[in-house]
Amino acid sequence: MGLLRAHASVTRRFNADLVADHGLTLNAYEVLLRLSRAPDRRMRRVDLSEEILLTPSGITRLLAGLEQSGYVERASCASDARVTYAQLTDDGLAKLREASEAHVADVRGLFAERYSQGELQTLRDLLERLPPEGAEDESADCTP
Amino acid sequence: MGLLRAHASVTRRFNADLVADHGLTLNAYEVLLRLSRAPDRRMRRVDLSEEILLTPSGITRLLAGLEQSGYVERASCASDARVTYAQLTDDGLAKLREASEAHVADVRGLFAERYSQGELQTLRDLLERLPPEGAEDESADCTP
DNA sequence: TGGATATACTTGAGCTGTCAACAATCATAC
DNA sequence: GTATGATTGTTGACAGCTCAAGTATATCCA
Repeated sequence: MGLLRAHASVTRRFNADLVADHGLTLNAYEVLLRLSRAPDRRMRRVDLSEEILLTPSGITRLLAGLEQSGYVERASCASDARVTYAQLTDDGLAKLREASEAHVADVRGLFAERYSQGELQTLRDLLERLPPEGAEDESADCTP
Repeated sequence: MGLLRAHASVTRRFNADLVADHGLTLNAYEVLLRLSRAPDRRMRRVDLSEEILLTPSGITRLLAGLEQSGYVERASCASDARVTYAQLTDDGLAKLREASEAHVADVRGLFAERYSQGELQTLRDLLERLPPEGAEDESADCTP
């Protein structure tokens, strides 16, 4: 019972404390991170919303902010006029790297301070079993 | 890195899915739970805010809702005029029990389905090391 | 072909929580 | 006693997200 809370707490702190320092929400950070790893550094909004675990409207709004900051751009899909790609800009990539540095350090600090290597691995293994709750469906490519 | 997310996801689902069904936020549920365990079933708002990990204003607003629903009442403290207790009502206790039943079942289901007894213990132990981040300070009694 | 259904995305309204500024009370030191 | 500072709690403005409804495009099938 209480173990959920303990963790929720820490997550919240991460969220606000660390990442807000860079002017990025944790979710914004995740979007940037995801995009940076995606082919051509762009993704459909739907896929993004599934990975970030946000509703489509959440994504729209989140991206609106990132677009205004110049970190992502909109790009249309040739084969499907419904989709609007979110495309990571160079600025966005730069911002990600900058934030990443501090963020990773912070996270690592917090964990390394408390866990051994082996424990971390155990924790990861255990936690990895959880998500399937509501996530399925593969990403659909725009060029069939 | 990714293990935080995995877990944050599940937590969020819990939050919305399970508890919203009973008309209670996860935080509201926690408040009720805390109050039910507190002496005289009441707590100061400050202490509540520390345990729930919410800002004071968050608590004010959360309690406002619970008061309107009749689950908690305000009670003043004889020895310190600044504090307003949050006092769990009988209705509140009933509501808690009702929600608790379903909630505990849901949570248990999710975990039991995926973890053995031992793994659960391991997980708990590991997770328990995290919170100290920002939590300190003991609860101050109102009758010195 | 064309009508029904599904998918991708956006928008308005509202909820939950934060932050900053505030009022009231208490505790302490002179 | 009375000024100073800390503690307790509330409020206004706003951020971030969800839900429900709406638009536009795509897909299927008769």
